[in-house]
Amino acid sequence: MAKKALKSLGASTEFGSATSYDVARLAGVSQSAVSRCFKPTGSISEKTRQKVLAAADELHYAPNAIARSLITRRSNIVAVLITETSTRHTPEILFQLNVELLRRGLHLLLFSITQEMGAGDVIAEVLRYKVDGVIACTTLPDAQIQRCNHRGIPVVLYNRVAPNQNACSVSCDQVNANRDIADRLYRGGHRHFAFIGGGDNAPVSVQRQRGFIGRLQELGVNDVALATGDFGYESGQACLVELAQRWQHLSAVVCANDGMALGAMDAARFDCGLRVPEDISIVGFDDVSSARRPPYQLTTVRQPVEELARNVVQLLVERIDDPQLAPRVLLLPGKLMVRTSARMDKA
Amino acid sequence: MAKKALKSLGASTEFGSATSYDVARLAGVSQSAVSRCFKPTGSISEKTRQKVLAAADELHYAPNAIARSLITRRSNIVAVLITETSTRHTPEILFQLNVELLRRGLHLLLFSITQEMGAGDVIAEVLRYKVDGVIACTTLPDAQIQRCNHRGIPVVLYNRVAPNQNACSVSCDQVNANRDIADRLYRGGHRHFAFIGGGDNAPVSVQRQRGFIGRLQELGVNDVALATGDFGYESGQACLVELAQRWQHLSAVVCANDGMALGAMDAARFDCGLRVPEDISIVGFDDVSSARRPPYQLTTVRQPVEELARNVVQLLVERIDDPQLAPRVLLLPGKLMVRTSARMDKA
DNA sequence: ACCAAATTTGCATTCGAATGCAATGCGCAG
DNA sequence: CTGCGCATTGCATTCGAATGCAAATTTGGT
Repeated sequence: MAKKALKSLGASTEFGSATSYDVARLAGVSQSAVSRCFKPTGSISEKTRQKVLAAADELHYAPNAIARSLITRRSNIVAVLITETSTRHTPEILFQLNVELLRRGLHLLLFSITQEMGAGDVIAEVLRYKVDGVIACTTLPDAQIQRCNHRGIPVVLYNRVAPNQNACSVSCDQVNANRDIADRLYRGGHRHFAFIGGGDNAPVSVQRQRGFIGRLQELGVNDVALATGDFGYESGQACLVELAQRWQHLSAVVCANDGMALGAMDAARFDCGLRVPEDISIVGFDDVSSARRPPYQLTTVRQPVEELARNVVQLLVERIDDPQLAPRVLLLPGKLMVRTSARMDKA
Repeated sequence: MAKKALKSLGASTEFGSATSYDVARLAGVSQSAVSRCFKPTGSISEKTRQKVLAAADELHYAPNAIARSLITRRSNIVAVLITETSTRHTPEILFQLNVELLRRGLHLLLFSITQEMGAGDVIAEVLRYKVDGVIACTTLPDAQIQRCNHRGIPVVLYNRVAPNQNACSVSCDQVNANRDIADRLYRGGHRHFAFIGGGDNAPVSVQRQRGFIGRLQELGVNDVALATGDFGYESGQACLVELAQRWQHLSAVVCANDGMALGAMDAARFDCGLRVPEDISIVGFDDVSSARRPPYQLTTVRQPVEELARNVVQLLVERIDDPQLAPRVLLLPGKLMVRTSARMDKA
């Protein structure tokens, strides 16, 4: 005890901030009183609260979040997992998630999954930081989801669905969005279709493809040309050139994302001498900013990013508060932005 | 002490992970031994290390980073401050920073400065989390920088320079990049210039403008038309229309960023019926992905994002290791991407 | 004014890991 | 076989705040 008094001598003038003990000494109360002052439900008289707050103010004191979390077992930190590509699709998702988290007093610890640091390594780090929850903006192997669940850490997936439904997920309803596109293109008179995917194990691509092709089959269109890119502009260009060479009657091309759609559009115009949409219709997904520019006017699907972020955080918080809650899967409708890159039924 | 033994009964089967005590008991050693096992310089015999690692493995133990940071006074967490716009310019900077940080065993805690949460509130939160350092991808008031310094927390600014040089900074050399552009446009025969800025208190805009206009003045060109947007595409459009109406001979327009340059380009072509670059030359800054697309082929300056991120982290780490180090200001050259949107001297 | 009930307060312990210091063990030379 | 010295090990304390419990204080009723 003597030590406590000693070590806090002049603490406020040194580097490193004041502790609750310093404030307590200055205010002439116990450390517990200080602690209770900064807890909403703490039981303190108005008089002491004033004394403590004054002292805290003088010493520029604010409770050490790290120390607090040690005993409360709540770090108020949420891990967000991204990959390089997951940022490209919707760069604003990170910002939106962070705003929603901060609103609820939560903080965002960012983890990037890369070549040199795989999902397993990242989850190991995540666990070391005792985060309250995990938001994955990328594919997360089931084993890693389980690893979190086993530690009682809820996981919410963004635009991904967990194989065995042992994690919440919030996604844009890509299947139905692309079913709708199939419908409209068909009603617009198209009969020869192609889909440019972004890699066979990319869930977003798979879903978008399933919606589009599934609906076409229901409409009696069975052979749809396929090409596979990597979500990048250049791959979109290459795929379109290839498709155009192999399929003469091609009239509508749906791409797994805008990046490839823009590439396809430029390739159609500049490399194949095709007019868009007179000779060929092109549709994308995401509604990136250049999609709406005059040179492109790309018909595409806008994801409700703000709403998605809000729901991701909402679901996560619910499960942090009650870990027993059954995982929920949320699907939010995308908004079709009808522009001029495709001949289709506008209704 | 009796309690310790009691509380760890069967800990590994419950929620919440095993502690160093659990591992110690299983391995038949003291908690200190476990701790030393996970510290590179810890002094342990090979035999004990094996026992401990085996036990740790069985219990899926990894040291609690939060608890550790309490005593080591190193959280290995770095705060990164962004605003909505700072993500728009170069969305990949966050990813790059995170990769560089993770490489050095540091973690990225993200903070967004918004309307409802100003710089002061954000820094207060940052301080509560006892971060080891701060990276600001946004303007940070001097008072807030001081607040960090006072606590011994180094600050590195990205593409911003601190007023009184009490923080490190790493920036793309925007002044010289735009001086070069002025030079080349002048040598390319242009004599009537305009600059579209992104707001008078946006440092990036100010710097880019200073470089461009400063060099023109040295070349004897004194009246440069000015317009001010907000970095957004639409504002670029509007500014160009306005400039084109007021200045007949206008032949070269330099924009504070690509977003506005693309807007200006589309406005020139689609709204004013001007050919680019025959009638008017347009130059941007940032080299966003659409800048290099066929419809635009925008001449612009690419920031060396990876290198910037690497240096930001490098400088930060240096100052974390030695807080006494004098702040350094680093300027990295941008790379002029000469495309076809501007008639200029290519040399 | 006095006592019981309700509110405030302080004490001591806790979270999980790191570390200075003292104690133990080990190897090796004589 | 003894003793010296170095490498390991364990003990006890520390980081900063939260909290159960008991003590002290205030409040209210009579």
